[in-house]
Amino acid sequence: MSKPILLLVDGSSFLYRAFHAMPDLRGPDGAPTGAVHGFVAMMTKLRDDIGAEHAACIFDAKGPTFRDEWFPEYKAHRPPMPPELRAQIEPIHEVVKLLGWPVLEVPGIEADDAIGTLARMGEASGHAVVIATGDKDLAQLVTPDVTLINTMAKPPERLDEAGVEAKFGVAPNRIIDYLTLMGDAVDNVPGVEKVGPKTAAKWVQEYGSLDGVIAAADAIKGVAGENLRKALDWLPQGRRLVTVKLDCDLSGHMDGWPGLEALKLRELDKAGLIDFYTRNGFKTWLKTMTTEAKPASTAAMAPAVTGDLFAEPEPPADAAQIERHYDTVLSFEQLDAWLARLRAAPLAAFDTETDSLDPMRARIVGISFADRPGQAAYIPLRHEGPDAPEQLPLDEVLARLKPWLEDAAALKIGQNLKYDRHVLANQGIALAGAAHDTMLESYVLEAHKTHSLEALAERHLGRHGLSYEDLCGKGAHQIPFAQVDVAKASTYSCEDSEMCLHLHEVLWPRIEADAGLTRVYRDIEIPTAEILARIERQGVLVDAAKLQTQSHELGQRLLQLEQEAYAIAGQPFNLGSPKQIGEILFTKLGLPIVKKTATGAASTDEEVLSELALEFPLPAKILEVRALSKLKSTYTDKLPLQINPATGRIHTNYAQAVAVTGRLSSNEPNLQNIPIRTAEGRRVREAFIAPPGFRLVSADYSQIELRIMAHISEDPGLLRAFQEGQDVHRATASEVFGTPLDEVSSEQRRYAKTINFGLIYGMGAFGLAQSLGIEQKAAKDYIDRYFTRFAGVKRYMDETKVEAKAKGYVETVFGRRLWLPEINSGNGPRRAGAERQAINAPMQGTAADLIKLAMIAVQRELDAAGKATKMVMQVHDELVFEVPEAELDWVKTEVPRLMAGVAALKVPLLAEVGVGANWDEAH
DNA sequence: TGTCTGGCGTAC
DNA sequence: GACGTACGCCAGACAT
Repeated sequence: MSKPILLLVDGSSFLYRAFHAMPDLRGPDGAPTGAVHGFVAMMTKLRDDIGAEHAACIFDAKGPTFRDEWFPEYKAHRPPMPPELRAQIEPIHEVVKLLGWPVLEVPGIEADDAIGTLARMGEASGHAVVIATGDKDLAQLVTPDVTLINTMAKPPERLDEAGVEAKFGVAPNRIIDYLTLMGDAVDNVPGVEKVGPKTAAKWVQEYGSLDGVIAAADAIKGVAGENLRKALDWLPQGRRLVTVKLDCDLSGHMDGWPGLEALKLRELDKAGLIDFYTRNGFKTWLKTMTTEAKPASTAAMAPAVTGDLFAEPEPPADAAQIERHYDTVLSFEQLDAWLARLRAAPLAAFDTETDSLDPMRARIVGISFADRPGQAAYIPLRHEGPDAPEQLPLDEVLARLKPWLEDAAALKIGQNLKYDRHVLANQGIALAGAAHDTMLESYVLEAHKTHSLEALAERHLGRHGLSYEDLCGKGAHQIPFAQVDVAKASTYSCEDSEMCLHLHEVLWPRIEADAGLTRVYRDIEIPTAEILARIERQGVLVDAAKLQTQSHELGQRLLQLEQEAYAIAGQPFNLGSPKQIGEILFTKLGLPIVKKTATGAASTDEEVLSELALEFPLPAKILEVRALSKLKSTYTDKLPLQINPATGRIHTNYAQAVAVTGRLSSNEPNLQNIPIRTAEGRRVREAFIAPPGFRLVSADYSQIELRIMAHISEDPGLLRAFQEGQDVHRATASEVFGTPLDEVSSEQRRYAKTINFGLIYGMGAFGLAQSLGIEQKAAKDYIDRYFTRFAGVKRYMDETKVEAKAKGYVETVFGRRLWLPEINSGNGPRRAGAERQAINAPMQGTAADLIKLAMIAVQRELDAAGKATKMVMQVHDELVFEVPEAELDWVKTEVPRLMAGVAALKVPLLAEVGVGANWDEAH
């Protein structure tokens, strides 16, 4: 004998879901109807599927509830309901009633609490209660007689007690505990920081209940444990907030309360529905009604969409009060007036807006200019959409701007002008007169901080401009800049241009005040930016077919290796998952744990697996798979996809203001970590080629950082080794091991080489022992002997640390500053880290300065001599060129000469050059 | 579904 | 805790 069913629909939870799930449908009068359609479909289906006698659709009412009294922050961060949804609430209530459903909306009572109350009443009166909701919170209401269904889930799911346990990992009567630990970001109810569904369920299972977890708080390890202890005072209040109330007073809102008579599911109001469907343009639903439709009424039912979506935001309150005037240029008169202002300005800022982050493909959407802080103009060029104004013709505008943009005497500034240089080059404009760049100014002043315009404006001007995200959104919701409202785009772009000038007024004097910084900025960074743009634009030719062949081969071998690994393990597992590897190796096979990761998990890194491989077969397989799948996924699979179809080349992006030491970095793709160490990996380099009639030439500095160490430390032994052109590792070994130069063994040389590299990085005895696979005591012995023999190096390291602590920064030979905020930290390990940075940064940074100077010198010479040779890559101490065969001799002699000549250090600089059909051969 | 973090590995 | 500077892949967890 089955029980009568009480069906409770959580209308509020379905409002947003229906709104987002449905397309933006519109009624005859343009009013939004998507969510209404969603509701009609859902309520009809529920009615058909469930066969309920009693039912209700429950909505949240406006106004505060008891939870707001307990916790004023409750739901505080909820964004206001979108106007398109707000407009549909009224029609939804109306149509739900027409569909025969009792609708309940009680001021001061949340839908959840009304549902909880009704569910208990239903149970008490012998009903089977079905709650239709998309909200996991209501899982706490599930009992043998109360189930949940979520019709919006795909597939629709039905949760009884077992289902709740299966889905959440805890029984319904522990859902409250589980929710309390997690918190609810949407309702702004805090939980335990960093604890999500997994951890919450795990804890509740382990300790039985929230109270159990609280009691065990001191014993829980890790960051999660710490966060739990921080949250202890809060949790009881959190529990109250997430607990659904079961005894609300609904009298006055339900006839016959506390009985359920008022919730009898009624017949459809056919006449009412026909009228409703007609008015709102629900043609398909209209057909489902058996009677004929009456003539449509034209009355607009839903309130019109309000205009706030398109309203101009309040201008931000700027700490720095400057007068702002922004123009949007839509006529040639305006354009010419602005051009005159730009011509008259001693320094003008500009900023391009585009439709892509990829500089090679970006098409210009608009451009702004500023001739003084606060004063700017935006020229929309490619804005789209019904509301976009008539814009000046792009070609004509750019033709008028071109003479100014290409005028080297017309000085310009921007934020990361390398990007704008590309955008203009895409339009056939060769930017000249790029005198300043705020990103580089900031980088030279404070390399360790962030250099976005937004951050700079905030930090130095106290100004908070519109952000790109404000305009375009982010992630999946992002819209192209071309679709941004022109007025907003204008404000944003003008702001960027004039804030850039404004920033320059603050930053430039700080650079100018220091001769070293001025030199680094003016003589290194600014010229480097232009050269980088040229390298990026040139691109490097890559043989996609060759990489694809390699990918295929790697794939075949990986398949084989995977099977072998599964066979040894006795089961398949994910070889890409360190976690699963750990489970197999250490739990299933019982291999010893060699070391742990930062988070306490058993490490499976190369070092660990190599050690285990001495005794067991599986680790060796895993290592092989790791090596090959790295090559495949990162290089042979990916690089072909990065080839620009228009040029057939790869155009990386060199980041000039990322590495704190002054190095460049390369991304999308990173061409600075192409394998070279192993024969397998080196094959990737064979795919970097030169076109017919050209060769690749690689020129790299020999031992540049050790030479710099010799220069800075003035250690006599090291100086002499380089001055006499000795093999520096051999010379080091000779000193450390007390062996004559020509009797140094290859193993001694290898040790010395490791010591030399270690020194550059500030390595200690522990690290050296690890690297060489020797006892820490022996390693310490070597280091001591090194410092005895090369006392100047020891002195340099000690003095550098002292200087860093006193000044807070260290410097390169050319005066680049590297700030070390943690050099005097009370935190031991952090301070030690900063000390190693202090030792390494002058060497790494000076090397970076030198190669940038080399790039400038070489490019200048190539241009002056009218050569067709192109610089195509920079890899920290190496420059790669694409060279016509006719210029090979010139390049082979001139490039190393120029590289060696950029600075006169106390040791000679040496650059070695190689030539080949591909990058591998060129080494 | 998207975003972030940890683990790992490549380069100099 | 122990070797500096980067970028990027994948898996897994968290957030939406």
